[in-house]
Amino acid sequence: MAGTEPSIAEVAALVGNPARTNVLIALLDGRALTATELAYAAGVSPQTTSGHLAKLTQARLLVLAKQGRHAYYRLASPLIGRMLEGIMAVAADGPPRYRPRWRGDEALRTARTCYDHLAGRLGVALADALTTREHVVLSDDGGVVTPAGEDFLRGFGIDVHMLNRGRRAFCRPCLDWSERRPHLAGTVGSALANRCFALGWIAPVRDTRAVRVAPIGRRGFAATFGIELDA
Amino acid sequence: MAGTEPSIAEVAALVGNPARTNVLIALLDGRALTATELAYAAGVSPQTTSGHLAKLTQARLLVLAKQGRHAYYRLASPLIGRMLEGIMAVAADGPPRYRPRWRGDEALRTARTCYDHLAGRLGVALADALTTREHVVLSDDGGVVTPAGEDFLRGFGIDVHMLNRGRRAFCRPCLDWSERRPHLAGTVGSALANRCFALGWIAPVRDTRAVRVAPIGRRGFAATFGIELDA
DNA sequence: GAAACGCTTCGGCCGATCCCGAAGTGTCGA
DNA sequence: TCGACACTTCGGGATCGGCCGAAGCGTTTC
Repeated sequence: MAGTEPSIAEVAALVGNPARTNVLIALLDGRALTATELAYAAGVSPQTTSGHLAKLTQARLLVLAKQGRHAYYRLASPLIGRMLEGIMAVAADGPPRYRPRWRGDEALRTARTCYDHLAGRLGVALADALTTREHVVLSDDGGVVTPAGEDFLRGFGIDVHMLNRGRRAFCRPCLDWSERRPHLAGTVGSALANRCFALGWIAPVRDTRAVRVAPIGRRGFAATFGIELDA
Repeated sequence: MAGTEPSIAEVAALVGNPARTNVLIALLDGRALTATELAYAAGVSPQTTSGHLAKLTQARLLVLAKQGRHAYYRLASPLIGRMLEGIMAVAADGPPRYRPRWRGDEALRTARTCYDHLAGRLGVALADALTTREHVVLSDDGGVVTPAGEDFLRGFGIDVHMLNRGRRAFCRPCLDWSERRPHLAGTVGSALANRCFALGWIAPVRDTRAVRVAPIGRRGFAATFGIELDA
């Protein structure tokens, strides 16, 4: 009744729902996840999750970033994480420290698919390699493949002239939520990912968006793109 | 669904009720309060508060210490306080730091009534003064007034022989929840408090259990008991 | 012993909210 | 333009939890 006090209960009540708790825990490492991914993490239907996400966003616990038809949610501030850790410490009572990351989180950060192209450290490294060699030039919301880039990609097994030039973006940057830097999307990004899969350099990991880099892939990325992935 | 996770939501849900939040905030400074006091702080009826306190105790957020017909509740561990501060930081969002203590809390710590005797720093100091001079001797659950003590108290205006020697405890220690040390209770403690009120040394503060020490009282406590209260 | 007091338990009312099925909006790709 | 997809909004059903009046239990005081 003294101004700030009611909101304390409101915030706690927001956390005090299993589905919302699962959502917050899933976001605890700072990554941004889509509504559908969070619905799976929450263990309830997408509609129900949508309502929860709306409440959490309105209460400034989460922030929403729309990207195409996806809605990426992430924790609004490190304070949220601290609060959750405080609650977990009381709940666990014994182990004050909770798992700071997901199972498989490191794998996701290393390399994963983002829709149909590559993301994570690998995706960002690929974009970096291509841009520093001026094979592609990326702007804020688009990009082009340079003539040298066309040659390079042809040598890699991708004919950019064969790529569908329809309504879908040809080459554009896509903000990587774990690396906070752009990786390569569009048909070029998609073709690049497909080629890497075809070459056996990478393989999908069951039930996740993570991809595993095979030994041959490790050597290939190093030789072709100058990318060194740590073990 | 993974063992410890549900309890996180449970703990948060426990905090996520205005009445319970008020209870926890009232206990935030580590003091122990009675069920009735907490009912007032919570803003709901004593029955409802009793239910809340039972839940909080069962969840190990509070611990209960029964003393006579009173039930003293306090936070089970410093972790609870940390958790609350974390939630408050998120709720306030702007000012990350919350008032760490109650309004009037310092006054309560300085001097207050405990049922009908004195508690707080003043109450503990009085008990200390009387015991170090061996005017009273306190054991774990009882106490006696020495002959020297009878003389001293008579000089102060209290005739211990006139005190009701009925079923009520004559002289006993009472654990002080803010100082964590015993102060003087029983008919002797009550008579001592009444005499201080009668002398005008202390005066009740409206709507609280706090008592204000008058300037004359400050001098009196110093001269009679050797107690120096800081301003 | 009786009355007062503090606290708790019981019973029932009520509102909140959690959830999903169905439908609507906007984007993407062919 | 059309279908697929991601997400949200709408509607209603069922459950849960908060709240208080009344009553019960134990302690304290007279």
